[in-house]
Amino acid sequence: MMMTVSELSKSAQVTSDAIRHYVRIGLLNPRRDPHNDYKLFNGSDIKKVKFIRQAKGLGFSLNDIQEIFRHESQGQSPCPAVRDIICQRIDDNRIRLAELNALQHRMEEALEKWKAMPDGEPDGDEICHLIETVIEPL
Amino acid sequence: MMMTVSELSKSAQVTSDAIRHYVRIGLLNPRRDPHNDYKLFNGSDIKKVKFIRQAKGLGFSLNDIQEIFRHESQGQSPCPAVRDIICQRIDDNRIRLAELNALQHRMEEALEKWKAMPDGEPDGDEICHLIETVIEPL
DNA sequence: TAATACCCAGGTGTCACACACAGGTCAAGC
DNA sequence: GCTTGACCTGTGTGTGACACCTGGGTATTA
Repeated sequence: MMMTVSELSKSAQVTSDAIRHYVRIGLLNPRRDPHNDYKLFNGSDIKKVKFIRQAKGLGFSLNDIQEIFRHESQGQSPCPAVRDIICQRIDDNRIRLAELNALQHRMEEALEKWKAMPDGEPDGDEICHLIETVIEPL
Repeated sequence: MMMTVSELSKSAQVTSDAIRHYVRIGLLNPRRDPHNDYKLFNGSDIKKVKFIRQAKGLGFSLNDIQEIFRHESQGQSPCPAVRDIICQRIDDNRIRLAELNALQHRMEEALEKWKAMPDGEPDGDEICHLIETVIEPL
């Protein structure tokens, strides 16, 4: 019934380091073997880890998941918080996507522009004329 | 001629923390005021910081910029490396964009599906049925 | 000379782990 | 009983680019 880090990691399809990480931040709270201080997990920890991966895949952070677990351990439904959090993550992600798209455009434009430019040699004035000739509103 | 952290930060339009960070990782190497150990920068440090911001805006990491500075300090043109690095960053970013787009779709689909579902109450079996009913290929 | 406003250096926190390290465990073989 | 080897353990540190904090120093003003 009780299992070690590597056994849990195999059952739940994650690395041992991920399991250890979840313990460190308090997402999992295994007992310890008094003989060798090994972490000892039970069956409900498998469910927890699978839930963590599922939630992570949906865009929840480990902090978000902590909060979900807190609701649950206090007998409250986490569902309202879950709805709120995912709206926030969707908004966050929209911003990130816009930023990364803009970056991609800047990079591709620069690369295109540089095709027609020669390499420069150090002259003690410029560091890299390729980069320095790009005009940006930053 | 010599200036402190906050003076450089104003000249180069960045925060003092960013300047201190660049010093910590070795991008800037200020002298120290023997009287109070304050960092002391010179005019070329302004150019360096502006170059850093420019390069960062183009997708170069601080490590990339370190490497560019190394080329320069060895009298080599950094331009060939710059071309290589930006191609790599463009590829990296394409992958990130695809991942974030997929995530955005998953989040929006989940939110949509949840609109028709009620909140659940803790039953000791599920943690959050909203999350657990989403089927994902992870 | 004291109060005020501002500045400094260096330490820690962020996020989700991966990696490194020194040592422990366990089955097989002699 | 003992050794070898494969595998595992817990904990500490590194990653990126800073922001924030702490305890103190400085400079201006009254």
